Amino acid sequence: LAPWLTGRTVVSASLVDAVPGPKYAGLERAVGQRVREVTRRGKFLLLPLQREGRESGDELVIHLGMTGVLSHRAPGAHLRVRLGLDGSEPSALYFSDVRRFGRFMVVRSDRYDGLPTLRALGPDALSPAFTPELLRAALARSGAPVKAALLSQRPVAGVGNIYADEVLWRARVHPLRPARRLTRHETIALHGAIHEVLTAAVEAQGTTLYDYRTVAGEVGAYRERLSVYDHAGEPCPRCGTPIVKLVVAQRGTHACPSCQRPPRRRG
DNA sequence: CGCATTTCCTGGTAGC
DNA sequence: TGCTACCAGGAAATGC
Repeated sequence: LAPWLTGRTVVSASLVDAVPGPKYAGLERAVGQRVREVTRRGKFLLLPLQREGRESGDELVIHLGMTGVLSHRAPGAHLRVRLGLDGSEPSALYFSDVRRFGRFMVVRSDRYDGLPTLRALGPDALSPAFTPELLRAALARSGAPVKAALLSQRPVAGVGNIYADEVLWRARVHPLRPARRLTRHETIALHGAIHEVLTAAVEAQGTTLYDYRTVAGEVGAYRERLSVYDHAGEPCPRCGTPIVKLVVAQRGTHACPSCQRPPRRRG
């Protein structure tokens, strides 16, 4: 997105087949503003806006949710937002979103109203600020299962359900282990696994299970590299024990019961 | 405040 | 074939 959108001015913003509301708050404020840069914190895309050459304090915040797709070409269905842009083709950004979990809103960058997770977001998983020491300190504060802690985006930003399972498997940590009980060694392994898995996934252009497409319309290839997610019943790539599926933090969760020692017997 | 639970939403599919 | 019930999950809202 960055090379295409940076410096462009929004000339129109319209909701299509979407009910105005908090998920599309302030959208009309984008009109007449210029995209200063395209940046990202965790799963939130952040596009600070300028009006007449100076920062306006407004930021376009986009979250794809489960099924959001950004494209420079009009989607066949489920279009929610169309942003018209000045300059050469392609001159529109389309946001489609089958299940409507995504967000496409303009907010004050110093307040992030209606976005409590963004306000309290941990360091981005791929930024230098994300260190083993910081992860250890953040996990020490949480009594929740380590997978729930990861999904909260507080210890680190950018790990969702699929990558949480992959990362915990790689670090040999069971998803139900209380976050604060991880050893120093496990925390270091977890930090390394987060960095490695996300780096490889970005390189593969993401994981497409069903809907995800890149801006250019390509599927992500990381699905073929998943070790445990969506592999229930199949042998663990490390030890051959069948992968089990359980529920943690109300989410489908996959783990090797042998490599990832459970904290204690549970339901 | 922290953690758990519920809610939003639609397409795909299992089961009858 | 056609119907219902259920499942997938990011993060906000609500409950305790």
